[in-house]
Amino acid sequence: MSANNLSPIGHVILGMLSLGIRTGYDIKQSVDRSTRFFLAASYGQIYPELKKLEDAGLIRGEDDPQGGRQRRAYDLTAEGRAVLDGWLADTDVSTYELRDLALLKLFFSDAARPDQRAALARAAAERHERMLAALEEVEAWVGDVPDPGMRFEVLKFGLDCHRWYVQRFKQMEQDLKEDR
Amino acid sequence: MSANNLSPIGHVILGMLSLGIRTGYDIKQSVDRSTRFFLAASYGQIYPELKKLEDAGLIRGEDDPQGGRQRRAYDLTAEGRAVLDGWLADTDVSTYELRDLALLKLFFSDAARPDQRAALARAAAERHERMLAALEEVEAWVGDVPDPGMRFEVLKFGLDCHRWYVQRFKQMEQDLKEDR
DNA sequence: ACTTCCATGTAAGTAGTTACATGATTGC
DNA sequence: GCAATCATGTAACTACTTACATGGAAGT
Repeated sequence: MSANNLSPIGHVILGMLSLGIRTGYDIKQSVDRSTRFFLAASYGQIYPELKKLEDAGLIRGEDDPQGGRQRRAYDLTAEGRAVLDGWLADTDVSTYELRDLALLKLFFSDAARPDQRAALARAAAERHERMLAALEEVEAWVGDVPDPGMRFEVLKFGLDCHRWYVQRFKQMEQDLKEDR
Repeated sequence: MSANNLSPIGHVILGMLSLGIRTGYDIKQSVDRSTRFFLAASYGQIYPELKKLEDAGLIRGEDDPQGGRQRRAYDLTAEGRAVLDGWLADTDVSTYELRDLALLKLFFSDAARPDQRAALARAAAERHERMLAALEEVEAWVGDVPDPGMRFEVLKFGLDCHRWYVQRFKQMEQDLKEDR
């Protein structure tokens, strides 16, 4: 039981259901406002995964149309809850994967002109300013939620992280402007 | 010309060739010591991409066996150099994609016991200590290279970044230990 | 002799994105 | 009436990983 061969998306779904989010559509909305900053998910992953989890008995779905509009709402089963708890109790957090075109370009930018290098660092700083703005929108939006708990802790982590990136890329920009 | 529909891996290859690295094997070695921290690449991507780039005329390959051991060495063509320069001159650095299981678990960990939450933050801090150690190895190894330029700047950025992560995850661990 | 490293490549599988199709409801 | 939103789903594609096959060279 609870052999953890579930994909990250599977765990996202279990987690979202544990927060009371019940449909594929709502899961996608929530992901786009929260986990996408550290784990994205598309409809093409979510809907097939919901079926898979139901087949595995980790979630239970029932048709729940709103008027004539079709809708399927899901709930965690006891097994699903156990799998989620087991996953959270496991401190294996080795997966940290980054794909960053700014660092890649900067890495190879000895071949570019000095002003181009500084422009890349500047563009990277602006990128994180935009991410910061997106997170600050979430922050304002979250103000209402009663006791956001760990979700809020992770949001604060994200805000601090992107603030660090902005400051560090700006520093790099200055450094690149100074020497030659 | 230089319509930039090249994959990130294509640009990694052009960049590595611009640094004087000439074979698929050496590209893989270099990637594993450098860009993998912000852009990974496997043999299954590198070798087919080398063929694609040669067909497109951006690189030129020649058989260059060492003794009886087969080997194919590549060089940038003028077009390849132009594509690389154009890519570096373009300040579009919008791609920043993160997959982080630590933040994902922490996000959903209201469902877990307080000590488990702190353990997750601790495990994340340790993860970045390991990454830091890996980067410090690279740093020692790079000491020899004459004027490592932007490669060194990006390495320093990575060191600072993971130091920040270690400190911030430790702070989170303490915060989680304190309240309740 | 054995192991590690140099070196190239591919097949099969998994993961993920994008774009589309469909249709009801709500708000202007 | 029209646009936006709610809602589900899939097909086609692209990307990526893993594991394997092959074999020479170098070091111990």
